[in-house]
Amino acid sequence: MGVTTKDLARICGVSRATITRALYGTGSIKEETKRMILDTAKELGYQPDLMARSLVMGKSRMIGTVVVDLRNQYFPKMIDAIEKRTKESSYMLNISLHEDDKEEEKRLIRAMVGYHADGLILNCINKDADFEKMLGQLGIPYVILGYRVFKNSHTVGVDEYEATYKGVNFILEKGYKEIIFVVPPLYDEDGIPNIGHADRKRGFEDAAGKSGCRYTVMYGDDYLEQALDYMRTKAESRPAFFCSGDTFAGEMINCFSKNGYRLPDDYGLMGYDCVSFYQNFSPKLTTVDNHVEQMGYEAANMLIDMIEGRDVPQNIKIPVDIVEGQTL
Amino acid sequence: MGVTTKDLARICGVSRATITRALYGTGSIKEETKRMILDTAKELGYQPDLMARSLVMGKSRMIGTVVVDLRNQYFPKMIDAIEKRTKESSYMLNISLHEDDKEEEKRLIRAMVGYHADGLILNCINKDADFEKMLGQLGIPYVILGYRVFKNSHTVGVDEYEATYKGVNFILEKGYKEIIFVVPPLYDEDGIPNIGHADRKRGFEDAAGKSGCRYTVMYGDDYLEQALDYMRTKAESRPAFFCSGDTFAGEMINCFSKNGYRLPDDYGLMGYDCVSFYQNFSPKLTTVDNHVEQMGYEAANMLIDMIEGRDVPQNIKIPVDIVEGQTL
DNA sequence: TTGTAGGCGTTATCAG
DNA sequence: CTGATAACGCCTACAA
Repeated sequence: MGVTTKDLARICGVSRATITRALYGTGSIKEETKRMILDTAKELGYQPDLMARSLVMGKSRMIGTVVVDLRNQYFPKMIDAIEKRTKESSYMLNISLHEDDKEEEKRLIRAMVGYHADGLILNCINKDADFEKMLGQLGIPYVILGYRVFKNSHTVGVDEYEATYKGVNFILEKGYKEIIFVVPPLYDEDGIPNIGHADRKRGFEDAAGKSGCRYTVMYGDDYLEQALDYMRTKAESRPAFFCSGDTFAGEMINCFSKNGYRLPDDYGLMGYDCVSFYQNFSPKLTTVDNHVEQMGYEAANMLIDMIEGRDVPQNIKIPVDIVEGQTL
Repeated sequence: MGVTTKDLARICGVSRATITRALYGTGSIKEETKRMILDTAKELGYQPDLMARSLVMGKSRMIGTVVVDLRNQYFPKMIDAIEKRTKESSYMLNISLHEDDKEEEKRLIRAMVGYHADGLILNCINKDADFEKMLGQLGIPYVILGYRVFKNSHTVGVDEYEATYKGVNFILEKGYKEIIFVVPPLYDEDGIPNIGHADRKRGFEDAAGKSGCRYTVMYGDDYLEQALDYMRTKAESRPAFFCSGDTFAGEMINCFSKNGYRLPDDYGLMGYDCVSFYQNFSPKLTTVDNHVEQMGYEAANMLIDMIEGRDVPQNIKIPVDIVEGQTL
């Protein structure tokens, strides 16, 4: 690859050890030779081979992150924040995408270890014991994003239960007497529960049940039809729909508006995720802000602490906030 | 770091060379010892050290990409596509973000080279001759995204000129008699022109000028006020606004709707970029689809061809399309 | 079929 | 202050 210390040594007429001393100020060296070496290094455009360095140091100052994809704003926002934190400590961030493929996720994690990543930030879709064991054997620290998948892993996430609990109470305070919670399927194709949405649902049911209001939960891909049907045949008062994701909420606005239902006169709507997009659009969506940037930042922070040998809590919960828009 | 070939050699009672032969099928080896070695390798969870391998091979099967950030959907979409292509040839993609910081961009590029990236995909903000020289000295191939910054670099982009030209004609066909082109500043703070937007503007002016319609260009951060002012005092007919970016178009819809202007009865609107978001929302935005996924895919494809020593064209232009929505 | 030796570019240790 | 020498984990001759 380009110029090496060996080349420099030959050209400057000194040993490789002296070159190192000049470049990194370790040990003592004559000011004159140092200057000479630095000058020629600069002139020849010497760039250290970070791989070779990592090989001998056992550290790479590289942090790996493996997430599903960048399709909606969730991970892009989070990664921007992770990036900010890693940059502060001059780590390089290596992002890769598993595209919802479990084997690919494992491959990527192994590759990251193979490239000597000092630590990993993961959005893992594998949830079985084998995978947990694999993580444990990695030999480097890792932080899981979102919610607690494994008891013994470090996690940064939001308290989904509390979040929906809060959300329901916010809706009730606005005077609504019936609430429909809209969630995607609670189980993946392979029957493993989607912990996040399941927690949200529990929070919803507990809060709604406790209040004595009328409530129901709506699952499935045809939720738009279900929701329309609800409006036409089941609603007793002006209902509020609480969508477990801003994207669903966006689709509902669209669909309902086409069917002549006006917001917030005919129904109320609350989202979840606070995807910036819907915040710039009118009507501005009332939603649960789960502070993805903060999550990313804290995850990176936690990981760096672990890499550098500092004590960290095992779990960090990011508190959520309700962002009031014009849809309730 | 975990188990090495050295460990395996010791445990299996053979030399390191034999281990390599067993693992990668080079040279001949007794079936029995091979099986034995593979079994213990699996049992002990041997993972090759990719850095060490890269060091000796001079190739890393890693492609680096340096882009500004992941804030809007432009780069996330493109990166998803890049990722798809790199995965097809089993390269690992290393994404990093320069956050609009010129020095950081250089640092990251150097770091990628330091990590033995086999090639780079860049969204570069540095545009001076020094930077071009630096790129030339990298020793690895690279592809620039967007538009042709440097004559001698390989580029994948869209023909911005033709795109706006097409856009204008589309607007005219809809019967509009006056068109306002809305662009961000054409020069960066340091006085270097933003080539993409400049090309778009030229395309706009040429097409509009040729048609003999009434037209003007609107710059600056206060474009919303300028646009409102135009509506109130200057418009002679129902004008069409052609925004050099869907985001601007989104903001215009919002602002105009608050001021009582209805779409498309009071004005027409055309965007640029085809950010999916606006495509799911109503009114669906009529916009120029510059096919960012295709751009990403082609860029990765071109780079891989270069890495693997195949001939490639120096420039690839992705054709644009007009996506008809409900705003014209 | 297998083992030995050398090198990739770096850093660390120990002599000189 | 400086120079050998060894090591990190891997691969590729070449020799046995």
